[in-house]
Amino acid sequence: MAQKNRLQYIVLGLLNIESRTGYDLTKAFDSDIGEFWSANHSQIYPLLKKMEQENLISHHEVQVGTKLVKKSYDIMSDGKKIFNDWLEEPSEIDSSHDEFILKLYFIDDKKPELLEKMVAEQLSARSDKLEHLNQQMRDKFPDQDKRQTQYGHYCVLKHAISRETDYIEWLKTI
Amino acid sequence: MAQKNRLQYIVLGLLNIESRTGYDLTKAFDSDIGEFWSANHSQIYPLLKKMEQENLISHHEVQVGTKLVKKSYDIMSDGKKIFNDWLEEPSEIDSSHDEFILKLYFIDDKKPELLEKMVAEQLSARSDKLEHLNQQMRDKFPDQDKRQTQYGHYCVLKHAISRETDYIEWLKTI
DNA sequence: AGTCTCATGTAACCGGTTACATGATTCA
DNA sequence: TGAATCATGTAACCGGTTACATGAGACT
Repeated sequence: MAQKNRLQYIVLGLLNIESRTGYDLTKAFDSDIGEFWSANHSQIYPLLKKMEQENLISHHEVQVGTKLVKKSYDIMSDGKKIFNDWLEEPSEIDSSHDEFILKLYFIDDKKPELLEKMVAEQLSARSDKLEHLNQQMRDKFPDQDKRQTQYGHYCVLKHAISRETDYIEWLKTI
Repeated sequence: MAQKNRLQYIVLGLLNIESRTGYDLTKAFDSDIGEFWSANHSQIYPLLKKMEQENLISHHEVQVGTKLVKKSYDIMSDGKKIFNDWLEEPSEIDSSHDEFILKLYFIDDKKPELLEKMVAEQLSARSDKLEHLNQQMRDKFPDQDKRQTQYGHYCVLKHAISRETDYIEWLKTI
C-alpha cells in the first residue's frame, strides 16, 4: 500500500484559499505552515506536476516583466473533492506529524459541525492515550527508587503525560 | 551531506544498557521507545549489519533449543565513543522528532553535569521559540476579527504556544 | 495438530533532504 | 552593476513503510 502523502492535502488546502505559484507554496512552509510542517521547493515542483496530471489542479501563466512567466496553480473540482473527503476522514493520532492540527489549520468558520465532530474524536483518542501513559507511569515508576536510576526515562514519560494533558486542555478550548 | 541517522544512536543507547537481539530492539520500539520513536524490524536488521561492518557493534551467537541460533548484539568501544559524543552535541530543536527527548531517555543518574548543561541549552532555545510564537500571535491575530475568519489557524497557533509553554515548565522540573 | 510468538532476513517503494543548475526581476 | 530575492526545475541519496519470505519454539 502507498504512504499517506499529506503534503498533497496541504497544497490542496492552500490552493483552496487562493491561486499560488510553486514559489508561493514553498514560502508558505517557511512561515505559517512551517510551525507544523516543512517542505522544500524540490519536493513541491514535482508534486505540482504530478497533481496536475491527475487533474486535481491546473495552472495558468502569468507574465511578469518582459521574459519571466510564472505558473500559478488553481485547485480543480477533483482536487476540492479529495481535499474535503480528507477533512472528513478520522485523523490518525500516532503519527510523527499531527494530522488533526493539519486539518484544523484549514478549517474556517464555515464548517462548525465538522469541527465539533473532529474535536470530539480527538478528545476521545487523546484521553485514551493519556490513560495509557498514566498506566505506564504506575507500572514502571511506582516508587522513588526507579525514578532515580532511570531518571531520563522517568522525565520523558512525565513529559509525555504533561504534553498529552496540555493537548486535552487545549482541545477543550476549541 | 548525509542525513542524521538518529536510529543508530537509539540502537547504540539500547545496546549500551545491555546486549540485545534485533528482535529485542524491534520490541523496544513497540513499548518504551515507542512513545517518541518508531522503527520496524526491516529497518533494524540491515542497520545492525551496517553498524557491525563499521565496528560500532559486534554480535555473539546464542543457542536456543536445538536449531535456533540468536544473534545478540554488543556495543563496542567505537560505538560507545560516537554515542557519548552524540550525547554531548547540541540538540537540534526544529526537527520533526525531538532530539533532546531522545538523549534524555538515555541519561541516567551518572551524568548530572551533562544533564544540567543540556537542560539549560533547551530552556534557552525553547524560550526563544516561544517568544517567536507570541510575536506571530501579536502580528497575525491582534483583534477578534481575524480570530474568527481564520479560526483554525488561530487555534493551531494557540496550541503551539501552549505546547511550548508546557515544554518549558516541564524543563524547569528536571 | 494448530496457533501464537520468537526470530531473521530481503525487496519495492515513497516521502523528504541535500545538492546541482539556471535565469529573471527588483532595488540599492 | 551587483546583490538579494523571485522563480523553476532535476538528480542523488537517505530514512522509513509496506510487503514478501521463511522457519523455530512455546503453549494449548
